[in-house]
Amino acid sequence: MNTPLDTSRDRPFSQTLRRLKDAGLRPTRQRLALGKLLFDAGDRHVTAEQLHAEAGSKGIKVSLATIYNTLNQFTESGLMREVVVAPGRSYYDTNTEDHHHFFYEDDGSLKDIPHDAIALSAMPDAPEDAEVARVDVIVRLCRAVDNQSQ
Amino acid sequence: MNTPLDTSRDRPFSQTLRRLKDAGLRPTRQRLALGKLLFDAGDRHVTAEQLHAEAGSKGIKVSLATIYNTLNQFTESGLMREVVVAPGRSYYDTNTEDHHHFFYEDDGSLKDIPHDAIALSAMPDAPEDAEVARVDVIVRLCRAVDNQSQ
DNA sequence: GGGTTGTTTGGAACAGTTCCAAACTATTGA
DNA sequence: TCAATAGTTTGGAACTGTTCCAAACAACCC
Repeated sequence: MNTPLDTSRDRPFSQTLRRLKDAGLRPTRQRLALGKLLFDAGDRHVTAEQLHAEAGSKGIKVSLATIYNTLNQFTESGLMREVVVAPGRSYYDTNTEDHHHFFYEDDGSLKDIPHDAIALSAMPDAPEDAEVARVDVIVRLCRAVDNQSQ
Repeated sequence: MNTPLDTSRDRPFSQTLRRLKDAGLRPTRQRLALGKLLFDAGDRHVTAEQLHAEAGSKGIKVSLATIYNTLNQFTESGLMREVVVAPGRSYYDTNTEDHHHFFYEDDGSLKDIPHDAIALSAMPDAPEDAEVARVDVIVRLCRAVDNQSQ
């Protein structure tokens, strides 16, 4: 009952399906399920372990190795981005636009900084024979202990 | 033959000795040697493995565990700073001033960005109940492939 | 359907870091 | 100067996060 071009009432997986196809990745059960978790809920920041736990808790059976494979493939094909904020674990971000991050040191969570809320006024020249691949700004936050002092 | 207050011709270790004392760390053979490597050569960025190799190649016998202990203690007492740029390894920086970094993705090396070469014009408000602990800017560089195109 | 190729999987392997208990060393005070 | 004490170092085991591997499996194409 859908016209062929109707995208307004996609079946559950078609958004992810499209992304996978465009990226040249086979739409397997695992990739579809993980893609749905990742892309259907707005901007997300996950570690491999977190995603694995989340999938498990929703009854999706995926091995940890596949989680790593998938996150890396998604990143390589530009569907996600890696964010380096803490030693010892990698975060993956579903927002691939040019943007920066708040990092809560207390609980290890990440939050996008609205694009227009930050700007670099002076940019250093890249040294000779090198070019800027990307600029990352990380604003590290800690829980305010006391709002009254000062 | 030195006057007690003469600091102009320090013995080899006295600069590091002073730092250790001020930080409340016992000036052991290992800490003095590592401190000398780290602080006598201007601003440095090292990983534990690198420092271990460097010490080894200079005939300083220190275990890797001690390298880690020392870098962590130096960092806790404000003598150094940790810089997070790549997943899987920690860099330690002898420059504790407020500054940012170039990171060469090709060879994993770090370089300070001159303090006045970069500036954040707009700073996002920290969310309620959190405060900014630090802002890190990392300019990721890759080797320019070709200077002629464009 | 059947062959081909790409994917998933559990477990082993790895890298970087921390932990541990025993040996050692700087410091302190008598 | 020496002994007692408290802090430090050490090798190796343990741990964490990630990658590798070969076998089983699933998607794709004709």
